[in-house]
Amino acid sequence: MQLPDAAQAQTKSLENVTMDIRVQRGLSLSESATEKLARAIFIGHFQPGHHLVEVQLAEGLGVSRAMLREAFRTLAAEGLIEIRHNYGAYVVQPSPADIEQMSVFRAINEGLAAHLLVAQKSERAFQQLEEIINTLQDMLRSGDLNGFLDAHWRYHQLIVEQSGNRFLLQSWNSVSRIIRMYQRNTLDHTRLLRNNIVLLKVFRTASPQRAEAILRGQIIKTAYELLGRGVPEEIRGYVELFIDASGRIQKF
Amino acid sequence: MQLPDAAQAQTKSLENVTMDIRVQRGLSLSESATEKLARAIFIGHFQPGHHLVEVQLAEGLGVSRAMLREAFRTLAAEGLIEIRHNYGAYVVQPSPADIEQMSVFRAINEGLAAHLLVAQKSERAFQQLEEIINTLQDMLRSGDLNGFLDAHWRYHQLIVEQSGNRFLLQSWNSVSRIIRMYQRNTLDHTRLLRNNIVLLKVFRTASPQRAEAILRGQIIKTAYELLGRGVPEEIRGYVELFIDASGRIQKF
DNA sequence: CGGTTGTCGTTTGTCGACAATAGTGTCTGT
DNA sequence: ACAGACACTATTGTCGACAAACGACAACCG
Repeated sequence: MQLPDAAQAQTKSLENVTMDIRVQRGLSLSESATEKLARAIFIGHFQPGHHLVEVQLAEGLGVSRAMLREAFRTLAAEGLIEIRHNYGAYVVQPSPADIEQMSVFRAINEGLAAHLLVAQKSERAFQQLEEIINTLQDMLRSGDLNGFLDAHWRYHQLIVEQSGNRFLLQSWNSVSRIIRMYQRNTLDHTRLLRNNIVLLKVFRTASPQRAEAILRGQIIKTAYELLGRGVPEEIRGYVELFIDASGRIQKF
Repeated sequence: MQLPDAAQAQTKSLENVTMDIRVQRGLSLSESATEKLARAIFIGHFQPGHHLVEVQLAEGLGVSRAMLREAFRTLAAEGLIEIRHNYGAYVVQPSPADIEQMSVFRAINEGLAAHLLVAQKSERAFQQLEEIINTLQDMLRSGDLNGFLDAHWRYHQLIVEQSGNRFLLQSWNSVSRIIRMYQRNTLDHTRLLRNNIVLLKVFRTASPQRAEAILRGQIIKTAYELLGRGVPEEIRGYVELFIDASGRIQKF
């Protein structure tokens, strides 16, 4: 039996993306479907607002609808898709206001992570950050801008990871995944790199409070820059410090 | 055919708890199962570590296993249960370290909420908080301590709700639900009430920064009190201010 | 006697089938 | 021409059945 064209396209191109990531670990089919689908959404294979039709997708992922629907529930709880009763599952389409809220949320929590990280003074963690900075420099030199962004986000994820707080990590992950996906524009890469270098120095030398304030301020300021507006009055208090275009730490 | 005793007990007693909360809204079966099960866990019908056997539970909730499994996925993503492959779904059993991490997470985020709330200066929101304080007083007078705790948590949830940040609310909800469930011991009720009264006054009169610092410090200090240890060095910086036993605001 | 292997019952994993729903186009009577 | 009833189709909602995995206990063999 022939599938309609759209379905076939969806099915075929999905295969590239989704080599079987199961087997290796003891993942259930629905869990591997969750990962595959998350990845497919993440790399932009499905646009925001896209209707995820169950039969097509199940076919494409090589699982039954039941397993796919379990994956839907997980992804919905993580905020990546939205399930509307009797209407279907749709890729989320965050509004600028959503991105704003997520960015503030991210800033506060990543700030907390920095605080905890610095308080630990774990040279091991700092070294890992340093390695990523090396990677960032390589990527920039070789012009691999996607790789650069991957490493950039990995850098910030590492901060949260090393804070040692699982719950912090979990919510940071789900929120920043979405920010990254839908905040398509970004600062110029050279500046991102410099900021991360400055941050690492701050982590190594400054107090937990100061490290927190700088990272928090930096994230908020950047977020509003990308949103194309100024930092609103209500949260001005969170931006006491930030890293300016020349890499210096400024008072707001 | 007869069910084994344990199964029957589980099934029957569940019926009391779970009057059909569907119908009213346009909820799917799996969503209503999610709510019912969450509620059953919340009220302690299933102990931490309890094995949620699918057939028994599906029977008890009046849904098929497929719907129940979808509910499992949602609850697992929210952190209320844990699904182990080929082994089953279990009610989470957070360690004291987990409670500690969640409490810190909660404190920071509820602090953010207070900041945003106070910056808005919405008299409407303050009135709602005031109403809950009245309820708290009623509950205390009539000796309804469960009702008191419900209202207490509702008070804090309202702070987060009124902050206007959905993502904040969502993660606050899932974390504090678990804290509340497993942090069984609590401060004496009179003190809780006084703290909330002081908080409202702070919200009405103090700056966002100060309101944030007080709420944050209060939550962290209380959490460690209940955990039976002092506030550790790494997060001492988050407890500049707190409300002491006589209702005064103290420097740490 | 100890350890290995086989068998069986319980529980989870997965699937395909059928029912319900919503949207769409068509027919009909005025 | 148009409103309303009606059937048709695409899609989601729900379920029961079967397969696979696991744990417990018995049978077997050294």
